[in-house]
Amino acid sequence: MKASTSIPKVYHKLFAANGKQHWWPGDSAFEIMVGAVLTQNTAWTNVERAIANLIQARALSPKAIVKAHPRQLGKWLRPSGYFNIKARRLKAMCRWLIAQGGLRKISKIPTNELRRALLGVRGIGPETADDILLYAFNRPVFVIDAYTRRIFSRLGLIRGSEKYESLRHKFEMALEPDAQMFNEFHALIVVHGKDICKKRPRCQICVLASRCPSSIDLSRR
DNA sequence: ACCCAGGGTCATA
DNA sequence: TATGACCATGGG
Repeated sequence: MKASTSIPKVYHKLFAANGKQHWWPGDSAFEIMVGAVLTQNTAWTNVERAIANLIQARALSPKAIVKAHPRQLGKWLRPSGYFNIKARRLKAMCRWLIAQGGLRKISKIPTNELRRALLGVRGIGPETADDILLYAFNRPVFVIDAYTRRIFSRLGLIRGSEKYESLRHKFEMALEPDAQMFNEFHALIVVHGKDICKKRPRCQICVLASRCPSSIDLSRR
């Protein structure tokens, strides 16, 4: 299929169709960081419950999470799935955060250096690191997720099997480095991505409609 | 009863 | 370098 669109055009179309998304849900940078770990391969509704448990237990702070017993932390995280692994990941992230001198200090670290530091924390991979950079620290970093691959490979703009860094570079080169815009774009991609079925290359219904029925048509203009 | 969700790590070839 | 198993709950 021929690409009759482009990365910036997709953004403008998604924004025109869906408007502002008001992301990331979370009242503080730290809550956003916690959410970024908890939402790994997990529906956000489940993450909200886990975060609500932490808040109710007054445990939504680096110190409280570091001090919590793994069993207790796992109990609070249970609704978000993978609770044993995520308990360890949150502890690792909080230990790192405290060792760095807290959010105030961390927020002054240059983006590339901060990215490398985040990737050094056990349980923080490329996407989680970029979620944190973009949504918690307002850095102009483009987040690549499964929906990004799905949507843009269907549009013929990427293959979809590229490595994470390769795709991130491609998107960042195609756009102005505007954190607010990257924020909206990724949010729109996730919201729109939910309307697109996962079946490859296309399910029968999508073939007949020449696109996924419940999604807007991003392929033309 | 399946499939999927706002991934990452580790072992294996 | 590139797949596959594993982690685990909750909604459709």
